[in-house]
Amino acid sequence: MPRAGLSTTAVVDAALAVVDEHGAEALTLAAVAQRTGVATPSLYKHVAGLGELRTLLGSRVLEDMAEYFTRAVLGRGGEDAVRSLMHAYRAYVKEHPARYAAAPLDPLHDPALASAGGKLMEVVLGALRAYDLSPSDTIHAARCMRAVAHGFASLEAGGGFGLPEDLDHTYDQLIAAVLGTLPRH
Amino acid sequence: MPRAGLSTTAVVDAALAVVDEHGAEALTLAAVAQRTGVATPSLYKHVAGLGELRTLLGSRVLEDMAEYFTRAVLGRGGEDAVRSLMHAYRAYVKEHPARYAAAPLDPLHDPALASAGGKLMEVVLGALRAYDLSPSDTIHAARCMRAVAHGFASLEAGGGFGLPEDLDHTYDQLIAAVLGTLPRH
DNA sequence: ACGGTAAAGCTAAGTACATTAGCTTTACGG
DNA sequence: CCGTAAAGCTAATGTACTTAGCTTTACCGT
Repeated sequence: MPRAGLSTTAVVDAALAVVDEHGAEALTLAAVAQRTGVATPSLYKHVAGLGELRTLLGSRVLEDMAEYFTRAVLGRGGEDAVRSLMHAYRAYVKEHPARYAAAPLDPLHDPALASAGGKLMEVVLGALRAYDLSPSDTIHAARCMRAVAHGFASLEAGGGFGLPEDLDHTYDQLIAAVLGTLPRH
Repeated sequence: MPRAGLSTTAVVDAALAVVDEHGAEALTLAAVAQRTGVATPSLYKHVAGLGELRTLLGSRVLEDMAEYFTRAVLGRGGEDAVRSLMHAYRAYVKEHPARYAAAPLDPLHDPALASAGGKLMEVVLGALRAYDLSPSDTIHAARCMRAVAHGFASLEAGGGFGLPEDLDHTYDQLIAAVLGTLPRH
């Protein structure tokens, strides 16, 4: 019996693929084992259990989001950066809805997720840098952006907008509302 | 062996209690059966399975929300109604976080949930009535309110705001942003 | 080249849950 | 007071997570 050559990273890779293809609820050790060509208990050599796998996957997704958002904001500042970040957030969720659903909402509370969560927060704070807000005002502004982006994107991904009105228009209106709370620029 | 006198309603009642006490993930037929003093398979006499129980519970929560929001908006109009509704949304989620997590995001897509979902939407539309918006603008405004309220409240309930800045202040800022997109009043 | 060893894999077994099948008993209506 | 439909039960099956303990591979040092 030849060896599969698995690793923790490879297991998380497989988990990500399972989630992308079949949804966040479909993440089971059995599915990951099948995809990696290994018996279920063998996964325990690389991962402590389903709980840890979820955490690792969450961390992976947060890193992926941070990278994606960084690309969107790079070379932009002020209103341009805020707009671009808001659009990137929505686009990410639309491209990878299941993956997003696997991302934790409270990364800062778990040491295993704090690093990835911190990167994400830095991107948001960076997008607000040009406004020269006080530290506290920056936090409030970042929260507003996240609440709006998360709220809209998760509703959109969850099929929460049943009516046929144009969703781009609604989101533009929301972005304008957020920009309205920021100083002129 | 005396009879338990169960009914579909009583089963949903028990499910709601289980969720309130132990979280949305803890909703299992086994837990509901124990709480109602019945063997697990007996629940199938009142409910088609775990899936249907989830739907019924979701419907129940939506009705509860609609009633709660109606109380908050009653006798108010315009900005006052919008503010009150936004605060009620947040308060509901804070009071019953697990229950809210059990509510579906897309009630209009499921015939079994459309009635409860419709009531909820009517409350929101009613809060906007005084603005005399076009039907389409009303939809966009209602979506903005929901996205903001849902985004903020689910992040708050999920522990998503790690920093110590005042959350009431952030939410006031968000409400002001939403009100800013509506005509003067 | 080769032997020892740690890691990577396996099977077997235990727990929990959802679900189906089929039986028993209750409670109620005629 | 009996017949029957509904409400409950036990038993059994399938899936998933997890632990225990065994086997084998692959590599490292000599």
